[in-house]
Amino acid sequence: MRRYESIKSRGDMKQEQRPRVRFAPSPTGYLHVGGARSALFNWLFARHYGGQFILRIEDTDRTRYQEDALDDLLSGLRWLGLDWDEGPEAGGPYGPYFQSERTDIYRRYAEQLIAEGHAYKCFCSPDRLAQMRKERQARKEPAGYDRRCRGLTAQQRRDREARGETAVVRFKMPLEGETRFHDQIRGDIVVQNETLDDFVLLKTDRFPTYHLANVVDDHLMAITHVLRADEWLPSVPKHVQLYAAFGWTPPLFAHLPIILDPSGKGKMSKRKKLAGNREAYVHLKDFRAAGYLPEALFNFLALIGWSYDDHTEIITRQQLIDHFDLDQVKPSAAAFSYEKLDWMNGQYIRTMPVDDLAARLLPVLRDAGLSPDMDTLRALVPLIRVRIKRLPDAVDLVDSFFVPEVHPTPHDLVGKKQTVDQTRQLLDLAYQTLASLPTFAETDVETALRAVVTGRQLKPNAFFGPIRVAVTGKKVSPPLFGTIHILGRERVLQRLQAAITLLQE
RNA sequence: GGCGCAUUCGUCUAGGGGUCUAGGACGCUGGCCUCUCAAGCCAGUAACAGGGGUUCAAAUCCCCUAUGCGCUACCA
Repeated sequence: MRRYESIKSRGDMKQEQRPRVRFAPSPTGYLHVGGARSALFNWLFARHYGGQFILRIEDTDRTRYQEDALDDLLSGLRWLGLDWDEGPEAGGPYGPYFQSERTDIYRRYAEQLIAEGHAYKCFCSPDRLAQMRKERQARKEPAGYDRRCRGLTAQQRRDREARGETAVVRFKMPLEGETRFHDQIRGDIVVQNETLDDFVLLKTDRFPTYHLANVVDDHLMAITHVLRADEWLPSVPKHVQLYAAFGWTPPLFAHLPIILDPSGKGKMSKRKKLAGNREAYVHLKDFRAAGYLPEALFNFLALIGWSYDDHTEIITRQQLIDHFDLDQVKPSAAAFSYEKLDWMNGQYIRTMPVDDLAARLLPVLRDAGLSPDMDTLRALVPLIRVRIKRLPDAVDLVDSFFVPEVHPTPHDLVGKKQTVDQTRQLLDLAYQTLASLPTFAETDVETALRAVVTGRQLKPNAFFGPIRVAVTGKKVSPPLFGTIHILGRERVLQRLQAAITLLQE
């Protein structure tokens, strides 16, 4: 795999120039996990080199603007722990950080380009453009604007303006030659200018397009590195030409591999279903709601498209900051593996401090309609932590601790090779044994019940199975002795008795 | 169609010309452990897209082909 000169090797940036990078989402929808990954890489890069991570809101599309998108974005970044040094709610010396508040700036620069002969007004209607596109397609010509308005005389232009025709401002792309640039991840890229078209800079609503706004802002905000998803790569030549027209030095570019759907075919989409009819999460908030831990998702996302070495999977945030750099970013797109995320989430759940896990479980259990008390929950955590991959998995494991009674079925109660009578006798035995115990400490419970098993030469599960069902109402539960201890004498005996009664009927 | 990017186990990846009979992880399969389910441990499965070069030597460098993905808006 290629390895371009790492930024570090070009001199100690920590001394010379702190990078300024930005995440520049558009509030047209909820924060996508791919967007979150872009933000994450930018953040890691900034933190690694001690630079600034800037959040800029590219709200120049008024038709697709979504009211609650900004909140979702901000809370999503915060949930992941990606704090921004400049941007909404943080302020900063290069504001405003909402492009909708910077429209005069873009207009001014567009005027400048027109004045200097780098841009022109175009009066072509959307209808005509659509028509033109269709014809070009039919003739198998390259797509793109046919430049009809590029040759308008000053007089023609004045006439049409006088008639009140609306116009966009288009960039006057060089017709010949080539545009070359260096991508930090992909190396040198060259494209022929004849394949580039006269893209729109300013729309008829006087708002800038992405191309204009992003170039102007990156320059004005002193952005040093543009780290963004792969899908932007084809527009870099346009931006490079724009920088040239302005006489500005472009930032360094690094295009990150995009995240593909688990099948590896296409971007991640909400519409696709996973194996087992599981829902395919694509928005950050969906992962959050599904019970993934931010630190696990953070770890997982960092490792898609980037790796530290040949064996590290679980890696802390600080280690990531210490080691992250562009030279280990892979150029190829990567499929998103929900299975591996589940595994990783489980790893974090298992190693998290008990109190932390209990605290995170509390709201999840409440959402499920349970009213757990913290003491019981804390006692339960060690029993259930290795059994859950996502927070809501805990609900089924602990609900029997927080309800007054359980309702086992005779079918579950009676083991495969047992009769109803036998089962009832075993439960009775369990009742007698436990009722006579002086304490209900876990070890005492275990010692006593195991003694029964050995004494009667039973198979452990033949005895413990029915007890489990009687006491929790389920065939699958946390470890029995701990369960009995936490449930307490009163409830355990009650439930055993209830099961015995049930089997008598 | 045009333009661009990419291509190592099913998936995420290690790999910077010889140490590669290609390493790790997820998944899957089997075993151990075991009060259920898990977890853990052990073992197994499985890849350099194809073809040409360059070189004493290529997964690593170059070219072609194929395939995939992305872009092709007055969206970002």
